[in-house]
Amino acid sequence: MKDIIVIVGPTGVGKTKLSIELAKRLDAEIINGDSVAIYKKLDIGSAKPSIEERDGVIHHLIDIRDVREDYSVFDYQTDCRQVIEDINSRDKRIIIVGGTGLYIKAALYDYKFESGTTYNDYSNLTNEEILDKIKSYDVDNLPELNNRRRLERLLTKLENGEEITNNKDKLLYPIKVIGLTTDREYLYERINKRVDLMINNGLLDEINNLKEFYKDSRILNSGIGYKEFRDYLFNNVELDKVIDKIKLDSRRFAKRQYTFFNNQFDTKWFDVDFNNFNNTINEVYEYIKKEA
RNA sequence: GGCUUCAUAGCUCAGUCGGUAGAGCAACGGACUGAAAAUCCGUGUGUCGCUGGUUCAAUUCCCGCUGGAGCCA
Repeated sequence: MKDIIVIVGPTGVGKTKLSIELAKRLDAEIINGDSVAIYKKLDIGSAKPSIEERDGVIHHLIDIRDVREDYSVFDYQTDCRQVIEDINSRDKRIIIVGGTGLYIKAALYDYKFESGTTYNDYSNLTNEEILDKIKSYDVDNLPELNNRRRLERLLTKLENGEEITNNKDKLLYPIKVIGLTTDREYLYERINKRVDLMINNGLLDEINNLKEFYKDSRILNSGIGYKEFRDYLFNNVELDKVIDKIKLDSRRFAKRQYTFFNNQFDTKWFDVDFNNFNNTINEVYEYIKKEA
């Protein structure tokens, strides 16, 4: 099996564009590695590539869920591995692109999940009490005391007898991780402009069409570019404030993505040439061919 | 022109009865195995506007200057 090309990087560096151009040169199919593009109707805010932009390249794991449905790492792991097998059986190359580090990592490394998510009710316990219970199980890598979400998750697994594994370094497929990057300040500028562009391209219409789903959609209340509109739709907050918040959240997200891709993957970084994107494509293409 | 007032971190500001300074936000670094565009942890980054004076010691008190705000002419 040839190396799976994994394209990562912060939001707004040009991952999508690169992936499509590379796919054409390598006769590859693309697997989306973005937790928001999974959902239908979340088009503009997720910067999902349009049909035209996809330019005939086959894309997998886009538009596979309704906004009222939940999706998780486990679902992605299952779906992604299945698609990998499928594409592989047809002898085509595989490119995974996206900014959701954990999804990509869980699919390609030997992360273990048992099927079916369970949520034990710990609402009557304080964080300290949960942490104490966890400690009685002798696990290393304890969550932070204030990280309620992870505390509950871990204790649930322990109490339900699920296996706690640490296979973060065990790869299941041959991969080559390409990271796109640029000067931090410039990236932030691009992100800000991109948010303005989304507004110009009709993000508001997209949001208004989704308004009725906010009350029972997890993704609309957690995805950047969507969650910020709650205040606009239901609390009369001005649009300008919402836009600024989206920019801020996006910038902070980009920073976290750097942390993840720098430390969780063996990433080969490429500085993007925005004046002549072809240079970047060529550079990455040569790198892939050289090591093939 | 006269009087009053302000000037401290990237921003908004607090503070030091004289011993070279914090808070929030931003920023930066990190963690990451079922919400991950989520959740959480850590870090103060500074000619205290400029100049001179008093003092063992001035960001703090005093003179002057510059810039902003307000009031009176």
